[in-house]
This record gives sequence, C-alpha cells and structure tokens, in this order.
Amino acid sequence: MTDSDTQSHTATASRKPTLGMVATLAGVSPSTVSRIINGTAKVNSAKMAAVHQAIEQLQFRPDPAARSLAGGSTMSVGVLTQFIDSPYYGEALRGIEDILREHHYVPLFASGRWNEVEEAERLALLQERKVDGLIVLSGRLADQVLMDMSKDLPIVVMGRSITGHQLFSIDIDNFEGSRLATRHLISLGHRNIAYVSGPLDHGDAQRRLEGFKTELSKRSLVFNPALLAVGDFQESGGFKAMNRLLQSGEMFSAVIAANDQMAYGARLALSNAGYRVPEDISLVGFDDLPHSAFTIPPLTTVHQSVYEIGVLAAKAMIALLKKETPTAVTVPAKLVARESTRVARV
Amino acid sequence: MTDSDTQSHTATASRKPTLGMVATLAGVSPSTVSRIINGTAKVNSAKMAAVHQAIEQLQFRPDPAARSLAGGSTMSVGVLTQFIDSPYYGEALRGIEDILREHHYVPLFASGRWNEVEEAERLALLQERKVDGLIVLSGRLADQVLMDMSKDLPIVVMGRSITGHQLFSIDIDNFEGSRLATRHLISLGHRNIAYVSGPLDHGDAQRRLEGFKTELSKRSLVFNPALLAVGDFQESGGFKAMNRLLQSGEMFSAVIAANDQMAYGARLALSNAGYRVPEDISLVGFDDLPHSAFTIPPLTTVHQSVYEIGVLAAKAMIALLKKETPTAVTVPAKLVARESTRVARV
DNA sequence: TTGTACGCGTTATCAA
DNA sequence: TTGATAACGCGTACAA
Repeated sequence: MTDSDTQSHTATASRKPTLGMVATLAGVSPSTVSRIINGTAKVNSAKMAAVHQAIEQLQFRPDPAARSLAGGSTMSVGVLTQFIDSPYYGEALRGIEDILREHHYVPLFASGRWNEVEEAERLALLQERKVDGLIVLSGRLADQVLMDMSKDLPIVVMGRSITGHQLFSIDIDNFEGSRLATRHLISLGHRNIAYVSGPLDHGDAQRRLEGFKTELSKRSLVFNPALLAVGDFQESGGFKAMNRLLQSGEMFSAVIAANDQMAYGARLALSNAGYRVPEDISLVGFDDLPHSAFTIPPLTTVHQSVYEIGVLAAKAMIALLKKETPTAVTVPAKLVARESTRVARV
Repeated sequence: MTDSDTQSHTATASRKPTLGMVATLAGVSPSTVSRIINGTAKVNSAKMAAVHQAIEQLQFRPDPAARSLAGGSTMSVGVLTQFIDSPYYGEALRGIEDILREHHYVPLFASGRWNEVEEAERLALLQERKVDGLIVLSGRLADQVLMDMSKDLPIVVMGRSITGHQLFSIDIDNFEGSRLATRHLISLGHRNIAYVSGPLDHGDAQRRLEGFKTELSKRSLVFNPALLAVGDFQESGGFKAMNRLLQSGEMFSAVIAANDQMAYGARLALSNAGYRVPEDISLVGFDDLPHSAFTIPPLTTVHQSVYEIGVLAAKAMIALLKKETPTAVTVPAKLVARESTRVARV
C-alpha cells in the first residue's frame, strides 16, 4: 500500500472530484481555480501550477451541467443535419466530430428531415440545451431565421452563402462542379446530354442545374427541356427519372445525374433497358461518395471532399467560439474520371 | 392589440420561463410543480390543472442542466456507435433517434471507431454528461465492462448477447442469416462456395462464418479453407479479398460476402477479372443495405431490418428508463433473392 | 397533500 | 491578482 494509495482513499472518498475540492487541495479559492481553467484572468503562476497539479491528482473534469447553469459554456455544439444516416452528409458529420473532439467539444446531432418545421423545432431544442454554437447542414430553413439566430450564438452553415457577424458559411462549388461534369462530356463529343436533377426547390439542385445549363450555352449547345428529368436525390428517384427519359423517346448519348445516388439508380434503369455504360451511354454523377469507386463500372463523378468540408465547418466554429474570424476557404470541386464515361460514338 | 398580446408582453418580460414562474402563476409552490411534472407524488387535481395551464401559457420547458445538477434526469441517452457515417449502423441510429424523439429524449452520439480504448473514452465522456442511459452498437469493448457499467445506468447493447439487471441486448440473427444464404446457394446447386469474411476478431463476423460452416456440414459439404478470404467489412477489403481468391486458382461457382459492402467490392473484382455475375459466379451479401437493390445486378442478400433493430433498442431503453422490463424480441433475418444468384452450371 | 429550505457544481459580481 | 458571495433552475428531505 503506497502513500498515494492512502491519499486517494481519503481524498477521493466522496465520488466525483469538484472544483471546490481542487481549490482546497491547491490551497486557493474556487474562483481562482475557475479562472485558471477558463483563462478568465491572470493568476500567479505558482498557484497556477498548484492548481494544475491538483487537477491532475484528482482527475478533475468540470461538470458541464453546472457550467451551463452558471452561465458558462456547455462545451457542446449543435449540429443540424437532415437525416442522421445520409451517405452524403455522413462524411461531413465525421469531419465535424473529429475536429470538435480535438477541441473537447461535444456534438449534439439533430435531424431536420428536409422539413422546415422540424428543422426549426430541432434548432429550438438545441438552443434549449444551451449549445455554444450551431452548425447547420443545408436544409429548408429561411436564411433570415439563421441570421436572426446568429445574434445569440455563432452559426456555421454549409450549403448556403450567407455571412454575418457570428455567421459563417462554407458553400460547395455546385455551380463549377456541374460545369466540370458537363465540359467533360462535351469534350468527349457528347452533344445530347440528359440531366437528372435533384428537387427543384433544393438549393444544391438548383445550382447544379444552373451550372449544366451555363456550360451548355458557353459551348453553344442548346438546353433541351425534354432531356431534363427531376428526381429526389435518392437511388429510386434516379431510377424512375431515367425510365421517364428512356420512355420519352428522346435521343441522348450521355447523362449527368445531380448526385451519385441518383446516378446509381439511373445506371440500373439503363441496364434494365439494355443499354451498356459506357459503351452505349456515358454517365456522370456528383459527390463522389466512397462507394462510387466500386460501382460497375466505377463512376465518373464530381468529387467534393465532404469530410473536408465538415472539418472546415468545425474549424470555423472553433474560431467563432474563440471570438476569432474564420478564414474563408472555398473547397474546389474536381472531376474524377473513372470508367462510366467514354468518347461519343459518331 | 389583444388581451393575450398584452399578457405575453408583461408576463414573459424576463427571458426563459422557469419552474418558479409556473408555480407563481398557478398559485402553488415550486415543489408542487416539480412533483406534477415528474409524477413524484399525488397532487390535488385542481392544482394539477392549474399548473398544466400555467405550463401551457408560459410554454415552460424544464432546463436539462438544472435538472442534471439537482440530481434529476437529463433526458438524454448516450449512443455509442463506431463511425457516425457507417452505412450499416446509420439506419439503426435513425431508428433510435426516431423513438427517442417521441419520448422527448435526446440522443448523444459518440464514435468508438472500432477501438477499445476510444470506446471506453467515449463512454466515459457520455457518463460525464450524465446521460440517463446508454445504447451501445457493437464494438470491441469487453462484455464485462458493460456489465459493470450497467450497475450505474441502464444499457442496451446491439450485436451481443449479454443480459443482466439493467442490461438488455438485441442481437442480430447472424448465425441463422448466414445459414440462409448458404442454403440458398446450395439449393441452386452450388458446391464450391467461396466466403469473404469480416475481421475474425469481430463478433458479427465470427457468427456469420460459423453459420456458413454449420450449414455446409449439415448439407454434407466440406469447408475448404482455401476458399476463405478475410476482409474488413469495407468495399476495398472485399475487393482485395476477392482478388486473392481469384489468384489462388481455387475453383468456385459462388461467393458469400459477410456484408453487402464487401460484396460490392468483390463484385467489382469479379468484373475486372472478366467474370459475369450471376452467369459465371453467383454472389450473396449480408445486411441488405438500401443500396443493394440498385447494384448491377441487384444483390441477393440477407435482409435484416437495421432500422427496426434501432427502434427496438430505443424502445427497450425507454422501458428500462421506466423501470420496466423490456420484452425480448428476436429480429429474424430473411433472404432476399434478387438477381446476383442463379442455378449453378453443370 | 403541500410548502420551506437547502444543495447540486460552477461562473460572475463585487470588494479588497 | 485574489477571495467571498450570490446566483443559475430544479429536486427533495423535512416539516407542517
């Protein structure tokens, strides 16, 4: 039985170490301990050492609930996503979690389910839990709502372009990415390109479609509305949209799907109809989900590092939390040419 | 300007409604309000009505932090997953979230990353946050650790078979599911069946492999170790494992992958090597991820409703939280025959 | 059955 | 720079 053993028996007799116990052990007042932990004021470096030593010895960790009650920070950040199991946003969540963890913050995830009312409710719940900040992944909420909220706490938004005092946004280069995909097909000789869009009331979907149209006209090609089909960003929606395109009788040698999931569905519809990819029809997706490297054939798609975007969002939040100004970064989209695209047959 | 308008201006002058304000408005003491909210004691039904009315009028919601500090419940449940963006566990997370939400509980997600040390750390963090219960999705942690923890708070585990006082587990029928897949192939006339396993130190992987071997021997077939390749439950692992199988020169007409993701990877490897699925080789997966209905060809696989499992886990947790005993339910696995399997050629 | 008074662990305010 | 003291909002013995 060592000396430290004995100490721990007596000192840690009562369960959880508290800030007060640290203060006693270090021979200072509780307020001093608090100040040292939060860096709220300057303190004698000798006491500082003693306090740190006591914290070590007691394995003290501040109680988030008590902090919250007393008006301090809760060390938690609310993250509003749409569906917790979205393959797309999932990567961003991982990036957010990784960075937040490094900074000892805890993420509180909530799902808005692409529903304005639910989003507002979940946001209210997160505020009720007194999160220190909010990271919002896309969604249907009006920009104004976020701008208002940012008066109370820092907000980082992904998938929108709004900025303000405590409001920072990291947008994806949907427009440019879409142009990249279009350019790729055009350079392969495709002239009749079908487009499977996401829901038209969806910001990302709008900008991707816009990029497609813009690139088309820059290359002196006309946009043919008959070659546009709207899906829901899911496999099933891509499948149905492609079937509609096929049944329309319209000719096309290539297809752009506004996201990879719809590309998967479109690919199956194509296959069912007897078309080969890429021999008969070229297919391009958007997002470059991890899975896209393993489809048959591996999918040519627009890559965007969603994980990286999550990381950037979390870093921006940390900066905001420190009253710093996050540095704006654009995450460039880039084309990943795999095997689902090929030179158009003459 | 209506009467209620005026009231709201005066009554809600101070920010957040508190339990005390409710008490005042209802003409009772704070403790009575507390009792009514928590059902801690019987109260005069007249006062009860008055209090509920006051709560409504003030839109009062108890502060979780204050509750936590005072020793009450935090209305939060910790959920330990492995990766927040896992396509497999993601569905379970959604089920958990849906049910928890219905009961006004908030999930606190944490990722263990298939690492025993990290899992323990995250669990500690969740306890520090004073969650009312814990839902653990698989993981590498020793059963004993969970059993010990269950003395302090209710725990529901998915992917293990341990039970105890405040410990409930919902296991997947890995064994039976695997037998189903094997039986399906055998009934199609396949005799040489390759098996792409998950990590051998992984519980699910072990039981699935066991099911495969068992069914084989029941059908008087011998397990050929040369037809076993170990992957990592990811697409890339399935891809590599299949390549190894192909290079071994061993003959086989069908393959079982221990999960869908590895099946996707294996499918690509097969395709790259010039084999057609299912014409040359039949392929079966496990899990029936939503995506599996959209692969080329649509994948025959063992379906298990992971979402449903999440729902059951959350319901069990709610029961435990109410000091009730959850009713044990087994979620049956079932084979979904799609187009990646076919009668063996003679 | 109901109310009073105190404590939970921390931060903020104010003096010293 | 430091320390006492008063909140923060709620649950709960204890008393009535």
